[in-house]
Amino acid sequence: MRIATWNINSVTSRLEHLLAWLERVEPDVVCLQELKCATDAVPIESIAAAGYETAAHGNGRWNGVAILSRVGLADVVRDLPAQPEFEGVIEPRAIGATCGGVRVWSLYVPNGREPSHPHFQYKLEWLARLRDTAASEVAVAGDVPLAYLGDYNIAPTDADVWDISEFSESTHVTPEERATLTALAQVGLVEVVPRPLKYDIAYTFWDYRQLAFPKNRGMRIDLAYATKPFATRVTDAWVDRDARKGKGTSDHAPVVIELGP
DNA sequence: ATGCCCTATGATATAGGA
Repeated sequence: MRIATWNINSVTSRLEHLLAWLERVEPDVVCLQELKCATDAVPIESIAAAGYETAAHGNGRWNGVAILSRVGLADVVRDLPAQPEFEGVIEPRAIGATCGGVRVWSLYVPNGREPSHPHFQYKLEWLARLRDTAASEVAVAGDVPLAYLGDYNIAPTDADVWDISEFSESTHVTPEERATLTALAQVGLVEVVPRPLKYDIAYTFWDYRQLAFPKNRGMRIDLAYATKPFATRVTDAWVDRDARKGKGTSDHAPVVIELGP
């Protein structure tokens, strides 16, 4: 089974890219983030014509997550239990479903903006509630493979950004953020790390500005944390860097994980 | 070649992204 996660940066604006990518890569399950449209506006008919069911959770201009599957889509849950609000709103940043016997979550972790911004505390709180969710789900998952995939907006190590010296005042690399990943691992999850490219880290994001992609000024911030029953089935994991090339692409590339039987 | 920001919105600017 082939499972992917991709911050698509507007599912409506990216529809043709998405459909072509589904045909080329043939994933069984796709976790999408940053739909940037309301649930009703997600182009589920076009996605269905490509062979995929869709469970979406969006609310318009920002955020929005979905799970696409061609191997069944059951027990859909929207939002984390006790998911924190930002400015009075529980934002659409999490959706879970069971697809082909595997439980997956598609997550869009808050950005944080600046370390001193209230959004940063929101990010840490959100990740703490993710940890709580994972702790209770791992405890009852048994042999069912379970994974939390998505845009974590955290680079796990200094090597996961193109130049750590550029991040001295930035989010995504702070000890507080990285501690939330450690906490997530401590409930019984391991990170499924995509294999490196021949010449570099498998980054998953490159800014649109300042030739970041051609210069490979990237960040590895789209991550997958998995239980042992999931991780032991992983036969390969890679970043589909080709999806970032050319005009009109998302600024993120998909992470693709191959599960054996 | 991988190429000089992008998206959605009460839009002719603005917020957010990371």
